[in-house]
Amino acid sequence: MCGSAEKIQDAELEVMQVLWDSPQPVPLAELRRVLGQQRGWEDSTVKTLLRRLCGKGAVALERRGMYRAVLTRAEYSRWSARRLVGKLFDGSAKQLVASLLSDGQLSEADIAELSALLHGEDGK
Amino acid sequence: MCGSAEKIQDAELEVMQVLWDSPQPVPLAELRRVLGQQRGWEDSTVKTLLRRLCGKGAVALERRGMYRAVLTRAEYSRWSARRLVGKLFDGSAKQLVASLLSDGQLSEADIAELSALLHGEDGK
DNA sequence: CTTGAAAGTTTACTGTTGTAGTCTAATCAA
DNA sequence: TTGATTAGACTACAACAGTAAACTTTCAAG
Repeated sequence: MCGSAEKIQDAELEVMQVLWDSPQPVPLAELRRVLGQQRGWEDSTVKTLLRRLCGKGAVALERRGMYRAVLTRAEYSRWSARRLVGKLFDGSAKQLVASLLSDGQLSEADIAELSALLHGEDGK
Repeated sequence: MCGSAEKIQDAELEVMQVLWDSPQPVPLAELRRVLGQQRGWEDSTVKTLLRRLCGKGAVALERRGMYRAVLTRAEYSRWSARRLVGKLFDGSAKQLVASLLSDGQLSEADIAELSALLHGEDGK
């Protein structure tokens, strides 16, 4: 069903990040506190974003005042990576990796670890 | 100066793709033809998008009726990859690659080629 | 020159996103 | 039971994005 994965907007993503940073459902008060501090958002802004995210099925109201991420960071990240590859790397993830590499985004240590992953060590 | 890289919207990106697909400046008539066919856009839509892209400095009017991409696909792709990494992979390109891998986005052949790249063969 | 087509410019309209006020319903303490 | 606090729902509004019509300028052909 998640095929329809509605796009998460920038502001909404900020809310998801907070939810993702906690293994437990997060109380509204906490969201308000963190986002108010980090982004200077008013109470109603946070509530509006939560409402929109619930509408998109990315967040669920666990119980009164407790919100939980339905869409996981891993899912969304994977989906975003695929979309980027499709849009800008001609559908080739390899090209994306090559770009990261030539852009100096991978340190020597990263390369070493990735080499291991690419070979034996099952990446999952 | 391109530091201010204004964000390219989805519709605008379609236009860029056509420009990127040609090494030469592209005549408006051609853009209209391709985008009219691919997206069903009216003449004025294409013109509006071109104007907005010119405003963002991503496209230039080479001469009457001839448009040229100023922002290159490589530049924009690189920038987008960095942004994705920053937003969803904790700033670690390595994590993005690991995600692609565990998501099965890299074929055996891709992995072989990347291994070569990661080692000796300069990725540029 | 005049005119007509193509290019360029202005204006427009709807839906979405960022941000937030307000009103109502639920809850908790006294 | 009532009053205060908090959560949820509804409304708002400007900026931007997607889409396009209408108007104006330019240029080449006749």
